[in-house]
Amino acid sequence: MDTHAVRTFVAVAEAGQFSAAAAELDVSQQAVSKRVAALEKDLGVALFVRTPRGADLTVDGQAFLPHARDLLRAAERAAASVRPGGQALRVDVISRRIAPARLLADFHRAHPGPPLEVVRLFDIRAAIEAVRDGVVDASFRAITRPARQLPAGIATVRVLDEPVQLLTGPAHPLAGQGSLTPAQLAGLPIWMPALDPGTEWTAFYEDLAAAFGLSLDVTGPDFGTRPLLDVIAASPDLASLVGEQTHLVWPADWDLRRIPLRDPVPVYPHSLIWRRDNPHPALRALREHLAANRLDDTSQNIWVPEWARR
Amino acid sequence: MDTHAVRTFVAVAEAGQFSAAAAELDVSQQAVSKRVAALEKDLGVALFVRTPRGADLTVDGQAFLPHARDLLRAAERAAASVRPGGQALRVDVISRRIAPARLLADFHRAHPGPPLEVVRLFDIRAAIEAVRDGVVDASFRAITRPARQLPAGIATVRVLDEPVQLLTGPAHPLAGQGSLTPAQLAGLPIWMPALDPGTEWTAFYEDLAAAFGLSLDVTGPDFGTRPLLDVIAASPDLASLVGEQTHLVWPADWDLRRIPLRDPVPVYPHSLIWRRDNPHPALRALREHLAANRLDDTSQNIWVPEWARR
DNA sequence: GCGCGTCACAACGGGCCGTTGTGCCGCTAG
DNA sequence: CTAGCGGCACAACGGCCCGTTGTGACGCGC
Repeated sequence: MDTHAVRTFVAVAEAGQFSAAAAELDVSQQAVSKRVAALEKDLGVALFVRTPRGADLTVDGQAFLPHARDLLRAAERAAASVRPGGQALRVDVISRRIAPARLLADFHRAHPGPPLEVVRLFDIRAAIEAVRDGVVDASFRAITRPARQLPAGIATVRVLDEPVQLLTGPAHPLAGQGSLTPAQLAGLPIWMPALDPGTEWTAFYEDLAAAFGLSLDVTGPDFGTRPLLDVIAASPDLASLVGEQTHLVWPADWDLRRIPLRDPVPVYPHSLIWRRDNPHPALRALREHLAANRLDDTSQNIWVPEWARR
Repeated sequence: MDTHAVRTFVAVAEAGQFSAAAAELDVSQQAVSKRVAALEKDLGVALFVRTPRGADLTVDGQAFLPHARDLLRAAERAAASVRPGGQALRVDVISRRIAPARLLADFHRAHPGPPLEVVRLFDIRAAIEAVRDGVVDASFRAITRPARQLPAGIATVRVLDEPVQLLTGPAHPLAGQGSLTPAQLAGLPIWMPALDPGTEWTAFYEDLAAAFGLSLDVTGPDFGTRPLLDVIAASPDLASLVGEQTHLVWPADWDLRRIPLRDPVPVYPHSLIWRRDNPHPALRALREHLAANRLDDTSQNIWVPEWARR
């Protein structure tokens, strides 16, 4: 089934006859006849009853018609999604399961109008280039360099400080703790196999480990979150670190624990990055939405890497 | 853009490399390469960055992917809508803008699960044949013959008595009336150009006209409701008849009037028709929904054609 | 440096697609 | 009754697109 045939079918259904549809589509009547015949053969049912005055939809044709229109709309949306200068707002996030993705989902609920396209770039460097080049409209990242080292015209604002938590299985010695200080984790093996070297998030966790003497273990390939959770759940000594808002699901009997850290609270500093001269209306709406919905607990004693201190 | 290319794109995106996708689709790697290249050319953007270890989605590719999946789902639904023995419930109605269509919309809201397909057949005769042959699962029609003349195995139940109203423009002599009796309409020109001869709804209006001495005018071709409303709105003497629940919209300044009829209330008797041995679960649900939601005012003095009296 | 795995380019054959030409059918006017 | 007309389908033909096989370029790892 291809969109040509479906478009032809819709044209015939609307025109009520093959030849008028052919004129509208600027092909011969015979071509329309063949396209429709091919579609009917493909679907295995007759879509029209041919009459001396045109063509009427069969019951199957009537049932198919709205779905055919859906299909064409979907094709149009798909094409529009990559059309240069498209109206969708493209935003880069580190991961679809962590806090910025939630902020975006909130924003989309609050402003359902403009289409939103969420993409993933490799790291802060790629994100800044993409924003500069207009490939994406905005990016949620942790900024590792001072503002003066950013390309001209690029603006950033810290939008969310997300607390980091310890993730353990039930057999881990710290599993029963209601909360912990980062200092209590000194020497503890922390397994984070998904850390790509050179990225800003790896820099964050490396700095965190260095500041509090954690033993960061990045060995092993990244097979995704599910195998990671599997290992953590079963291990009596391995633990991991996750953002407080990171969306994780696991079978109930794995019994994983998320333990908050306090005094200080290590927070991952998410910033929004955008180009000042980007006129996209939804970008302004996004910035206003984020500004209006900031809910950091500034009373807390927090820790961020040295590069994120002002 | 055809579904083959889109399906290939999704396969490559999921597999992460062209050759694996080729194996999965059971075509050569070169064919996959060409399909993707053609799609990229068609869209005007690169969807993948080719690497020595496979292919990574570009930002455009990431944006396109969910729309591509939508497109394939739409294609699948479209194909399923005409698959013999499909799970959708097919129901015939006289018109999409009158009462039974509303009943169906209510039912669909109450039972969003099973897909519903609304089709239009010509008249009660075609509807009974379609129900008998399994082409549709049910039909909303006025039954013009006694039950014993129906084919064996066909069941019917009266589900809605819909009052008929007078429709006039503001200049019509009766425009100011709050309600009227059918007898008051005697001799009045009633224009209903959409009445196809031989159909059960034409029989209804002809019987109504004969019973109360209306002057039914069916001249002129049917150009649709909009031109009809246009003429009625501007005419100082033409009026028309419409079902109480018929969905009509017109520009505010046309100022059309819908005038209820009383003593007796002429009602159009909608029945549901189905085949007793049709095992479709949604058909049972529909019948139960209709039985539970009957709201006829039996206290009223109603009029129906002779063939609809029990 | 060599082998391996990746994807792209080239050449070829078949089939599908659209075109023109033609036939059949039902309606309608004379 | 017949001729004309408007509607769609079938047939033949040419071009092009599609998929295949064969080959090359490129990066990585042993």
